[in-house]
Amino acid sequence: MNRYDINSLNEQQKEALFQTEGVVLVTAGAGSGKTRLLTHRICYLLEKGVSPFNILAITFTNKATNEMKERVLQMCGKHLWISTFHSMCVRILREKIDLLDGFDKNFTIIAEADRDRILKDILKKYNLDEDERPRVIAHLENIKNKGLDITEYFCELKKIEKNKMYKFYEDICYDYEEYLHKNNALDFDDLLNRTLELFLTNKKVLQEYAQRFEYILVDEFQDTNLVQYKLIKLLSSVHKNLFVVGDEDQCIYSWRGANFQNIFNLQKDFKDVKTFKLERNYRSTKNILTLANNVIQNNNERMKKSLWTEKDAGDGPVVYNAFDERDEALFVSKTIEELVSEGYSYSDFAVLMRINALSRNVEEGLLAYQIPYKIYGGFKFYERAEIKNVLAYLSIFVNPKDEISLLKIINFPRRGIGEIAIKNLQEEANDKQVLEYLLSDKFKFSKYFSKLSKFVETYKSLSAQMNTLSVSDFVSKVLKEFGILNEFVGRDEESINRMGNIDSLLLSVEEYEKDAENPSLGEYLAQIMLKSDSDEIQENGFVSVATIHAVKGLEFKVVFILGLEEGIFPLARASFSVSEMEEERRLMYVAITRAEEKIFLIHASKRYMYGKSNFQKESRFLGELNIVDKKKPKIFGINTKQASESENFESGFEVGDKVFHMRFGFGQIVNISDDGFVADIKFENTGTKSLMLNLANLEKVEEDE
DNA sequence: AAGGTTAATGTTTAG
DNA sequence: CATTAACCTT
Repeated sequence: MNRYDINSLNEQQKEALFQTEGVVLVTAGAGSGKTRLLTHRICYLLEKGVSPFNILAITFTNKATNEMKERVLQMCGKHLWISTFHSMCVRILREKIDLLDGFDKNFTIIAEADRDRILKDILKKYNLDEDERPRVIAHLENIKNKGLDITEYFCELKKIEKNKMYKFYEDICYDYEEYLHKNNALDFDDLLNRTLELFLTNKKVLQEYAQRFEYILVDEFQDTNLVQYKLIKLLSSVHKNLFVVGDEDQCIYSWRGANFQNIFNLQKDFKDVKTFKLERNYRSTKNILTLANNVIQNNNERMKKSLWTEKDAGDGPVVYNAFDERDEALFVSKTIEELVSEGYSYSDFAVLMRINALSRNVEEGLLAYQIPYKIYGGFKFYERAEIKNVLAYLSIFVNPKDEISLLKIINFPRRGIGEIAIKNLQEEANDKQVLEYLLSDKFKFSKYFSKLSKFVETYKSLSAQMNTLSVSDFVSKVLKEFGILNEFVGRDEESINRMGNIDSLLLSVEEYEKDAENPSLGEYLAQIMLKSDSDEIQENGFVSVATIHAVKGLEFKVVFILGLEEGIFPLARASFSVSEMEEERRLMYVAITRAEEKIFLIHASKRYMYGKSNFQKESRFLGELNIVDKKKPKIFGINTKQASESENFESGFEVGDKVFHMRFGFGQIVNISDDGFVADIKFENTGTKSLMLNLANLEKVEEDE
């Protein structure tokens, strides 16, 4: 499957592959084998004698990076520079950021939560209301996504509209930048922007990289923002061998600055761009592709293209009108169970939704049916409280200027340093960073000395050992000597959970150490900040429950799309904007094209959300799919004919009956609902479950004593 | 400074 | 409903 074999490519793919020189744009529909093309092209270049050192491949997610690395290694046994934009920039900055005034290579990468906290403090300084923050963030993101100058940006805005807040926003943006600078810290956007700045201000550095990368390949080009586009342009300025693959129909990150117009800009900025179109789909059945084509043709902002396949028609889509969210979950669970009994594996399933909030209901259903699942999207590893604290401890060793981290842990474990103490310490430190002050002789005369002397001593002693110990040994020592571990010890479930998180942190350090060429704590911290829980999506033996954003680039045999209701998918706010509605539609297109064999489209008539039960209108997208041959679901949730007629059900079971269930094993009925449908059954090994007697496959067990 | 109680508030989210 | 920030009490 992953062997290098150019003949396994189709004609269009081959043409694109052989066009190694110059700027090449491949518009590749979903499932048209673009990863295959990319990996083959890399191997082809290597075979032609290009050194792996001179190739750069950029992907959108860590998962795609890992996969491509693995495939290239498998196919041609070579390691090369394959990474996401962000990790590429980290790598460049860790080598060269010294050239930017005030920064050094031990910079801290700060998360969004940190940014929010910093902005909160700044807003307070200006006596501005908390709810100004989203507006400031919007401006800040706008500036950073486009790589603009703060002053110029607001200048332009003021020309269009008079708003006296702009002056404040401008000052706040500058304060924020200054704060990060003082802390030797970069946020995610800065990683890209500072690299761009580096290239623009240091021609020699740019030259070094542009000279090196003879061939550059970029995947998911439609989701690049302007800064990323500029970076690519600069990096390919010497050799001008740029190969980009994209599909404007799959641009689903424009709310974050992604601009699929970059596809068209490319044709303007480089003359003589060779373009190729891949429309043959290798992933899905005809029926599924028809749905995808039908829905996306409602968008105007796109180039016309239409996917086709030589695969069979396959199963038609199943539309299920669930009674409510519980019914939806039940339908999903039962369908999965049925299909598993037919031979599907759990990892063949994706349960997709527009918003994370829907995952909880499905979770309950899957849990009840004992279907192994993993939820992706939402939470990041470093966002867990314990992890955050430990990482903050580590960070102040790597980057002593990192006051954001210091303040996070200065009172953890408790040292009697509260808000006021912190303020005083900052004052005492004068214009120094607090940690620098704590380490100075002057601090001995502070009234906080007694409270913090042990902390300072431990810091000094560990700091001296940092370079002699391995990264993992150092981390263990930090955990122990600052008394962090003691904080997490306990017998309750929460403590056990926390310890588990700490364990997985240690494990990730060890894993990093094993793979890294030159392991260092600084590099470890940088890469952990770029990790997300979606990196390991589609794990063997588990159903993937995820947002559509999280499954970009993946494929599943069976796909469920939940919550196909107006207000959820498409989101309510999209109704006011044509471009946002088109993005929702692209999202729908992405969701459908994940499916290889079967697709289930579900909308509930009633949905409980945010503490309220609402009647839901079915999504406009369902209509746009133009389903001719409506297939009735074979399986129902609770919304069966019997159930909706609300007659009583005669199951033949009674309270006290011993029963056997295929999955849950032996159990005893402890209660049956008045209408006879639902039985609470206490299973020997798996606890009490509520099952529908008309549907659950229960056997009566006779007692033989 | 810590812990408990009340009130507010619900776009998506990679790196 | 469930989470989280803000507030209040000790």
